[in-house]
Amino acid sequence: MIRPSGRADENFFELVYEVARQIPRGRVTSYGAIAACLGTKSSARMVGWAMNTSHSAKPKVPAHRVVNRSGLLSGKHHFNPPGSMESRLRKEGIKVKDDTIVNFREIFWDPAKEFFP
DNA sequence: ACCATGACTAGAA
DNA sequence: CTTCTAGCCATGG
Repeated sequence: MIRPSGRADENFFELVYEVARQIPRGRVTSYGAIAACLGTKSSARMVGWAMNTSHSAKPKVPAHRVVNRSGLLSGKHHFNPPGSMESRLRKEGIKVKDDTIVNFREIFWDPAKEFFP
C-alpha cells in the first residue's frame, strides 16, 4: 500500500488517479479495491468522490473501468452522456447487461495484487 | 457547528 | 438471493 496513514488528503486524489490509469484495457476494478490498495480500505466512498472530480484530471482517468463491488455501473449517471460508460466498456470487449458487468469476476483487476510487483 | 447526502463495502440476519 | 447496520469522510445547506 502507498499510504499507511489511512487518512485522506490532497495526495489521495492523485493516487487514486494513478492507480485507475493502470487498469488495463478490457479489465475493471472496484472502488474498494483501489481504496484498499492505497491503505484507506474503508473509504471506498472517497474513491468514488475522486472519480467524480476526475473529469478534469490529466492525463485522462479511465473512470468507466471502475465499478462497485458487484460489477454494477453505479457511476454511469455521472458520464456525458450517461450511456457512454457502458458503450466504452463494450468497446473494450466487456460484456454489460442491466448495468452490470457480466464476467466481472473474470476480468476483475486487483491493483493490490497486480499493480505493485 | 450540525445535519444530510453520496460513483462504497463488509458483515449479519 | 434480499434487507439492514455501521463505518467511512468530503461537500454543501
